[in-house]
Amino acid sequence: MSGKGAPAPESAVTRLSHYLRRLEQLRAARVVKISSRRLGEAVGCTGAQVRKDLARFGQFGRPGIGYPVDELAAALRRILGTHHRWNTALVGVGNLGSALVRYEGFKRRGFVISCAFDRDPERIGIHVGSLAVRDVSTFGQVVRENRIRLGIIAVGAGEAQEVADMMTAAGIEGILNFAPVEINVPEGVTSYTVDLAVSLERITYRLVHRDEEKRGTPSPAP
Amino acid sequence: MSGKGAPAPESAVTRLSHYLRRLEQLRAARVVKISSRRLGEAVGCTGAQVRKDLARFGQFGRPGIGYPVDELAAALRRILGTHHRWNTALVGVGNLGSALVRYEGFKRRGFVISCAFDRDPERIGIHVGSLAVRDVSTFGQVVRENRIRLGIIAVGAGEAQEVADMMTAAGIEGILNFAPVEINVPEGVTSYTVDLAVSLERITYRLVHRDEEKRGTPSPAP
DNA sequence: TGGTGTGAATGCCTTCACAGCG
DNA sequence: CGCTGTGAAGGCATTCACACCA
Repeated sequence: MSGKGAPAPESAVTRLSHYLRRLEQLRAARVVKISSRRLGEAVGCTGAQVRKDLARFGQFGRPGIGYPVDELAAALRRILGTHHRWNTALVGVGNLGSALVRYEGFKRRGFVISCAFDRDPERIGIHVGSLAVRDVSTFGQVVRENRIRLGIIAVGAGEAQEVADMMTAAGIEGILNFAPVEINVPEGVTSYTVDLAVSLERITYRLVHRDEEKRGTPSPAP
Repeated sequence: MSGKGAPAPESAVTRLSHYLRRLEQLRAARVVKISSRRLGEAVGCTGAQVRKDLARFGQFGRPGIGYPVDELAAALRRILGTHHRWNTALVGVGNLGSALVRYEGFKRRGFVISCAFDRDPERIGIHVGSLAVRDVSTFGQVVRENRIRLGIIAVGAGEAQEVADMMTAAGIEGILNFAPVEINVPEGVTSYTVDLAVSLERITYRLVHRDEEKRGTPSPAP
């Protein structure tokens, strides 16, 4: 894999995912090679950026030719760790949780939610897709038996830290958190929080400040 | 609002959201003031970062005292544009779409999904929560009548661009896209893509590379 | 000519450090 | 003494520009 000492910045890792997504589209369209510039255009960055990002991990391109779509996709899957399947445990089978269980986009990228948990007795035992909801008290046992390394938190803000603690105690190494609070995890565990409302606020911020620029005044409530 | 010419970087805007979220928790706990250092700790950055971010928009703190929780929260809501309610139109009432319609986290932050659309005749007319799903062909009309400025895309990758085009044609100014493709929008429209699989890949990247550091070798498939 | 890989340069964000106020 | 606001310094990511290859 020929990595270069320096760790990749978070933004670069995100771009690698985008490159891979684009490469998979190209592969489906039977495209066999692509230049850094066109790959960059498709994901919204420059060609130089693409080359720098990839060069960090090895030599994948050929001067005068470009990058081989298939090989580069395979390399990116190895780099991102998605060249094999990841079994994942989800806690919190409410609206969002059950939608995530049924979400097809995870499977296509190699992520399989292989067990789902809740603490509400009314939910335990019901099926979401083909998956039976289990009692959260069995979490540690199930995770260890199946050697699951990834967890998804889809409970409310109030219970998120508690669930995170339970996950790390059970040996989970990576946590994707959909609760709108920052969670604390021990050294060695990776967590990432997706706050859907924050995503919308990033947009409204731009709208409001675009308006201000145009009109030279803060926007009143409509 | 006393902005300073320079536009806030995306990362700073995201932190503003996090500050606000934390301030609302503090307010619920009847805390009336907070120092930049402790606010930073709660969201994972330094005190200096907090002060720099806030100073960009005005003077909110008092030397020797800290920041007034209530006032700062109100100021951040104005800055982010969430001091008033935002009506939002969602397209694609599948798993994810219907979960988003029912998601409580949006309402709490002032985002109300006030109409939902689909093109599948089997879905049109059904209720999701208290909202009736409408025919997507009525999108433009509904959006204009209700002066809706925000749109959420919850369709598949293949239809996302088409939906985005329809939204901008209808006058939508900001788009939150859950389809795993980058969408192109005209100048003046703000879009932001949330790809759930990418979030997981950020985590697996760290896991794989943490393993490599420890063992000095790439990880084989298990 | 078209394209990669890469040192150098640029620009931006973050951190530092401190004056000044409560 | 504690804490903010801020210029200056530092570090890091992106862009530039070019040697080199097909």
